[in-house]
Amino acid sequence: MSAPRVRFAPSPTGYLHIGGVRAALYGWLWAKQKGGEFILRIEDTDQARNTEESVGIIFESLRWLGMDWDEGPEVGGPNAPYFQSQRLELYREYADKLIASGHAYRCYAGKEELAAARAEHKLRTGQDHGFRFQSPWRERTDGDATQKHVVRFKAPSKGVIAWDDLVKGRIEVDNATQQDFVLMRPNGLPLYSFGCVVDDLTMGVTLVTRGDDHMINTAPQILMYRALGAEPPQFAHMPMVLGPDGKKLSKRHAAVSVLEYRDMGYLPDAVLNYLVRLGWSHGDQEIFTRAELVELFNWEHVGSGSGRYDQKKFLHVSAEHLRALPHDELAKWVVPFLAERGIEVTPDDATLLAALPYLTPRASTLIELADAADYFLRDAPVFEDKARRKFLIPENAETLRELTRRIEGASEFTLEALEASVKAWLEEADLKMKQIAQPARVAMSGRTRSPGLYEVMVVLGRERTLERLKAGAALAESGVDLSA
RNA sequence: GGCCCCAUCGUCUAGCGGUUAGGACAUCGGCCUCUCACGCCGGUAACGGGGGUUCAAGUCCCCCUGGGGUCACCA
Repeated sequence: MSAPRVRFAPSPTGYLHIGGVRAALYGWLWAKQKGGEFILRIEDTDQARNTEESVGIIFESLRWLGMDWDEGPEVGGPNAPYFQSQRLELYREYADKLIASGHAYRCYAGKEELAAARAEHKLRTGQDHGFRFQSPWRERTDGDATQKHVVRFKAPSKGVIAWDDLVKGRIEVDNATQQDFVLMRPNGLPLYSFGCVVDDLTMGVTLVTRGDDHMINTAPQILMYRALGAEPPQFAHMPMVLGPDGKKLSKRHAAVSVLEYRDMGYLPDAVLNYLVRLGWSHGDQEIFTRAELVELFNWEHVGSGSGRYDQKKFLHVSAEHLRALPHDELAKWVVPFLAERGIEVTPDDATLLAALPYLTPRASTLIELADAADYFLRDAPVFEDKARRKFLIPENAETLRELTRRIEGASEFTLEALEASVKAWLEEADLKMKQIAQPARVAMSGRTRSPGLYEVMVVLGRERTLERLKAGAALAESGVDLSA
């Protein structure tokens, strides 16, 4: 098999859905692995729903995910243009071909006529669904092509259409279930299914990957390919991602837009990992780098059942990727999230870099990471009210002062030296670590939860550690009741 | 309702005729411990039901049940 040409054809209707991306992702991985091409095409033939802004969102989403396209908008390619709205001439041409060859016909039945037929169907059957329009124009050729009309495909009613789906196996659909679907609207815009076929055909697409909610479109499309005298591409219909309740994943279940995940502090590689692993497996391996995904992906291990979105697992995958990332790189990712909380630092900030090793085991997202880094990077910690009231109290003032003296007296400012110094004091004074840890922690971080005491000290450095301990002691002594 | 797809722990899954049915997340114990995490050790937990085929079925076939999708001049 020659190198695959895979396309992703989202429609610009708002945001890029994580489920749609997943289907595209498998195609992207496949193209990468096989040295093929990944083609981006914008399906903007629904004037009522498309917005220009959405097109930008698609680009931004894919770029953030690192899913680069070999052909498509902005990068160009031999099959330009890549917006359906700019390929109208082509659809017209192919529709005419089908009419000329007797595979399609002009139908002058208006919407009113259709609605009437539909109403009649409901009256007769008592059902809304299952309506199939029998156009009176099917066998007529006496219509006036200058008059308003749609182009309908003359669907066969006998026979079976079948294909070997890369994930579902052999699928057969009885032609008796087909109807004369519309190819072209009166305004000259094609319908999705037709535009899709014309584009895939003219662009030389060899593999179509999509959610299995599109499976219903495949048989009609194969019919169109055949009518056009062409061989259909391969199809891969992936099971969709469902919400935790088993329904189609939607906004009420979870964030569904790619950019939301960016904003929530996920790493793109983590998103890729989670999405791919949800429905595909490689033995017991759970965590994959991007390169591994490209190398290992195969269709055989794409599961055929739909998967449910699991936020907890996603967070776990995110955490794993956070921890696996070299700290200098990780720093680049956190900086924008720090800026969001008013902390302006550069990725080479020494304090940030020093803190990261102690922070990553405690964070699952970049937002959590930024939060955990907060007090290291401010001039003074922002005290949690409860923490301050519980631990920075008069009876802890002396403890903090003595701790300050011991830290000042440490031979070096290293984890070992600091620990030795504090241990010696505890022994002398017959104190337990428990008794001093929380007051010290709150004094230095403003919080009751942080990395180890000595770790915090080392990251802060001698000056700032002493400064904070002294300030904490003073605060404790003043015994100010903040709740008053 | 018609058509299409699907079915192993709560969730994602491994399994491709012979397994004490494995892993991960979650969950529950315990260890570690200056807090919170991380880490480590251990536990609970699954083949939807019924028929076949076979010496042998989670694995193959059929039916049922259940779930999902889709039935547009949307994509």
